[in-house]
Amino acid sequence: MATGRTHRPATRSRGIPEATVARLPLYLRALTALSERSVPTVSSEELAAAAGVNSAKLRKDFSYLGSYGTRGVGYDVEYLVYQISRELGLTQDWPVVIVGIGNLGAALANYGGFASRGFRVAALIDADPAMAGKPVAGIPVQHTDELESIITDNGVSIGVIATPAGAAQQVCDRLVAAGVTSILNFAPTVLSVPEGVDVRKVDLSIELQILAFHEQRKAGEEAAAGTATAPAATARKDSATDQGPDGDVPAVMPA
Amino acid sequence: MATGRTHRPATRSRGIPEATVARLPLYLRALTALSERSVPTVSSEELAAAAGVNSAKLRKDFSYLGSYGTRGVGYDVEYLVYQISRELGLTQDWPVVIVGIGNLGAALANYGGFASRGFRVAALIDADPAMAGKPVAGIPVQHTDELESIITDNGVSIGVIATPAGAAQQVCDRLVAAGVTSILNFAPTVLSVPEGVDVRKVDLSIELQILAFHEQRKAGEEAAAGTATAPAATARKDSATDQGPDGDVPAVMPA
DNA sequence: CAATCTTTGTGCACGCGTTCACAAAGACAT
DNA sequence: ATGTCTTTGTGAACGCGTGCACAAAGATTG
Repeated sequence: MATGRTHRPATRSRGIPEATVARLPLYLRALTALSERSVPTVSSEELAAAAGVNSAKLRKDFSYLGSYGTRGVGYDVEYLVYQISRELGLTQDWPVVIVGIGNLGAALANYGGFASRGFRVAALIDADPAMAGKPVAGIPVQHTDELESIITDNGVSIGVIATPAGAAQQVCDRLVAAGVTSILNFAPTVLSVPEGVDVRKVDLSIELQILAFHEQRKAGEEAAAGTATAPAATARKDSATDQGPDGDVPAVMPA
Repeated sequence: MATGRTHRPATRSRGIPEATVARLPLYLRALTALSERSVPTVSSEELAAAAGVNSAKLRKDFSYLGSYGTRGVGYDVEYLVYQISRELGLTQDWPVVIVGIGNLGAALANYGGFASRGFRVAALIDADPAMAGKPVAGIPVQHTDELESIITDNGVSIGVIATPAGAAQQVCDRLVAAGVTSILNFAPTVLSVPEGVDVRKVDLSIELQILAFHEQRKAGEEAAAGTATAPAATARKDSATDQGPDGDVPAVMPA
């Protein structure tokens, strides 16, 4: 994936492994879809397939949260939605600021996924004075000068950086100094932050490079093997059970 | 991080661990910066600091590529840039198509990081007939009907999906059927693909939820500990050596 | 109430990734 | 040429995450 997960040395927060935390949003999404279809209960097998993971892994993940299932039946969808939401802290309101309203920043401001789960775009901030006052996604852009007061006045603890690489560290420092303790970084730079501040990064270029590596390897194997093994590649992988997150993970990883 | 890395069961491709592959782009970026400043050589310690990783990890990563360093001196910057680029397959041209030219798709099309490293936006594709012909980032948008011929004619093997979640699987199937074997997915859905196709996903919402989890935990600890431990949080973590990728994958992780 | 069947929760083993710590290698000075 | 100093490359130990396989728990049926 394109996102990288980045945080400290994986201090197992309250007994819940980092890898499990990274999968909870995946389960939550699948459960929400079931909930909208008014499905009352779901087995670990079904839910695992919907989330694209192994069923044993899913059960172990849920075991860290508690015993929320019923043997012989499965999990109560609504109850599980609530428990995971609570565990992830989505039952409360999280005001978020986006800094750097270029193409990407504007896209993020318009992204519906933000508002859907307790996240509220409290403000859009840009260094360009010409942008000030112009509404993006219905929210007027404010100048960087206001950054500190915006953070303080709205009690913002999560900041999104979508500036050019050169400005990212400076913006990061100001966000942290103003009280932000979690940062989602889209700028292609390594951010240096004080102890206690979480940084996760999303780097599109890195994701593409990783794909290119595998693509190159595939091309090399193909050439080496000739046409002999080509037909074997037609076998369909219908089981989506071996797809990773990394959150993969992914395109997002710990900074 | 916001990206997740998702691919098959980590079949150690040609002896290079998946975790190492995910870090190579990070090293490459740091090395490129050094190269532009005409720095001739760099030690594992310095480069590790620039890339935000542990120096032992960096040396082990490089050892998988070969012995490119000189003991007592360090690594030759230019040589290492070339070796990593070659390993990642960036010495060749990778035509890429972006499907779904909404806010995010347009932002991706304008993203400079794509063109910088061997990636070339071969086409922009959207299902909206009204978009057809309109230029985005200097490239005219083409209708979905043309998808198959575009893939074939340009020899595209990497596709980027930036459509709404509902259309993602269908688009994915068509891309794969047309010959695409690597997909970067920005739609919040689990994609099902045949064996041999790599999928990496970038999910902004998931990254935010992971941050919220840690944020909530921090708030809980703070409340529990009272003001006693508050001053300790002012200790600066200048060493960026313990920042993870994966990252965190990254926000990007294996699908 | 007993038997059967389904599905959870988890003990255990395995493998990957990280980190330490040091020997080997080479540069450099004398 | 010898010795010293720096830095790489890696062997080995450790810890986390994954997946298997099964016992325990509860539903359901007769």
